[in-house]
Amino acid sequence: MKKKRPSLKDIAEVLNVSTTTVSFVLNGKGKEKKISDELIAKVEAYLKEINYKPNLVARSLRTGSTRILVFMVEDISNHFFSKVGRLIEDISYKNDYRVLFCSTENDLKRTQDLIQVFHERQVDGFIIVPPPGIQEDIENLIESEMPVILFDRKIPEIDCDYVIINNFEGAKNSSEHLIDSGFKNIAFITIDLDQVQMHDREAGYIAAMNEAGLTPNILKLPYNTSTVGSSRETMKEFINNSKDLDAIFFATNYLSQSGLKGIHQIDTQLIDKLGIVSFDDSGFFEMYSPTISAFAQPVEDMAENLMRIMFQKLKNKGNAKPEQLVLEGTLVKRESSKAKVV
Amino acid sequence: MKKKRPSLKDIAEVLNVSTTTVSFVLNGKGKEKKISDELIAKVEAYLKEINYKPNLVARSLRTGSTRILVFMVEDISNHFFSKVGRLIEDISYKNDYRVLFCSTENDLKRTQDLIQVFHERQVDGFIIVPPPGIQEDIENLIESEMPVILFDRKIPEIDCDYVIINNFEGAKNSSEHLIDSGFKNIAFITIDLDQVQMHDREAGYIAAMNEAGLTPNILKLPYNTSTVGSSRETMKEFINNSKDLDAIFFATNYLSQSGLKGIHQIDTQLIDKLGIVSFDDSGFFEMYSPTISAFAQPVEDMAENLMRIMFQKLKNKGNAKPEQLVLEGTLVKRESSKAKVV
DNA sequence: ATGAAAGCGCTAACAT
DNA sequence: ATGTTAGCGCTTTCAT
Repeated sequence: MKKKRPSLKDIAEVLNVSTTTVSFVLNGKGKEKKISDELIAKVEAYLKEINYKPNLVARSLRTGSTRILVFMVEDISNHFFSKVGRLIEDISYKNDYRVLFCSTENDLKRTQDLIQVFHERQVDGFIIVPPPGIQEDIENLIESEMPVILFDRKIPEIDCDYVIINNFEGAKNSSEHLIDSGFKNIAFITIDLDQVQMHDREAGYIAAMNEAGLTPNILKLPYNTSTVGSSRETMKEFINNSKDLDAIFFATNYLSQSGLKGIHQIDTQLIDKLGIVSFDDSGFFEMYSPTISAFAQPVEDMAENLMRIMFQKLKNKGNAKPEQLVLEGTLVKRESSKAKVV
Repeated sequence: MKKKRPSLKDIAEVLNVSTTTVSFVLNGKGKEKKISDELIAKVEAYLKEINYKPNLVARSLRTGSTRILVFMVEDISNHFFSKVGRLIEDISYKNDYRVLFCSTENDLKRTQDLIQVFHERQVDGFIIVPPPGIQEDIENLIESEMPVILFDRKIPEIDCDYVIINNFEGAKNSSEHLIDSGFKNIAFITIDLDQVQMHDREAGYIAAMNEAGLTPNILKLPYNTSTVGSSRETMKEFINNSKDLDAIFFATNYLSQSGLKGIHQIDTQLIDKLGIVSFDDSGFFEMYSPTISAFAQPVEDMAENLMRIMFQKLKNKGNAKPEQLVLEGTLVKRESSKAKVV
């Protein structure tokens, strides 16, 4: 009744060969180890016959490698992260690595927990979008020789590998695009989060406004996942109170989505009077009416670089000095930022 | 330089105790195994001091259990699946299980591969939304005593545990709601997929239409993730050619999303003339303008039942006859299905 | 060309 | 109350 899964030893016994032989054949090292063709054939036939599945836990214990990578982002259902994730998965797959996805929700406790879980389970590397406060845990990870690459945002205090984009330029370009479309009272709606990428986006917006001789108008929402509704109310108030407001630049795609909902709630027609650009693209933006312009990050480029660095670290066993990449994104112009006909 | 992670043995040596003692303390069995309080304290202090992290790969090899569950759905970024996933994760966490999420994309090859990967890695159980053709692999899994629960859809040929909803009733209710709102020419847009849940939704729609003396009007799109664009063109043609069409009932939330985009492309105002209901809710629907009505599945209920059954199977080591649950959903009425003022 | 055997880090039955 | 030790299933060095 209890059909325990056959082990290498069981197979060796049945075939009257040693476990060594079976192991070599299993790992395709038969030729290399000069095992006779007929024996190889015999073993392979049997492995296939019983549909043998090696116990990878045992293999990992022995080899010290799980061939598992972890991709830990703020929210894997976010268009940007899932897109990069998918690309990373493909590249990993071709190199015989699997990748595990998880969402930190930008929550420190949760992230620490995830890092711990995967570290204990001996994964081979981490790609992490670091939430605030995670610095020490990241340092510990690196300390213990674990390959770690930061993504989307860096931690200035740590000198480690990262792949990010030029947030300042992206925000500046986006703002300038709205200005070029003739908008004058452009607001910037962002999150009150002490992280570099947010500061840079804000700075980019302010720079563009100043250069154009326009007055910045900024709303900083408290960062708190649990009160999405209340922050939308704040947005609505802000929009209502901003005199002559004619355009909004949102600092993230989820802010835009919440904002669009708020705009719709204020007045069904309001969206047609406002210029909108969002930082970070989203599948939603193409579908919305009007379609929403967005500053898109170079996902393929990011994924490729991330994996190039990762494989390098996996080989070099953690010497080599950190690679720190700052890539450029592209502004995708859609209906929402077109000049309004007066 | 190379700071190998300390093992239980290393710790035992440093403290001049046996590995057993350390192991017992580590696993909180100190009291139970009558280890003196002072020794327990001493060991615990040291474990904390060096920030010891046990090698869970070794533990799993020894115990035969990884305390990992896999939640394998069509697309984890889909609102419905991610919501259930999150609930499952919470419940698992409280019971000291971790859950790994992955997307099958309803692709047979990919799913087989994922099953194999996780099976080899000795996960403790699977919750699977089965893609077409996966029957045999599921049977093998169950055969090998792996706890498996089907979710969202069943495979009629296999007598195993599953948790699904009453698709027929859900589709019938949704259709009736449109009929009650005064719509007469209600189309049903679905996927041409030979799976029970799709057949049931179609049947529910047809039943409602027939009972109301209305004529069904069905569009079946080919199932093929790679040609989303072309299927939208088909939808647009269908909508244009359906004389006097005044409402659409979409069979899935992603069809709705694509459909809404198509409707927007045909004519910006068209959406205001059509009644819309979608099967499966989505965060998008609350945000769209107008907000979209949807037949929502009882996510909490599903998650709780899924985990109740899973834990039971984990304990019983696979005897017990299969539990087969069919739950009811709820129609969430929003703007899109309101009677149109003429 | 093939096999014996050590050992990865942990748990737990058994011994003392 | 604490220690000794046998494995879990696999890889790989060394021996033959």
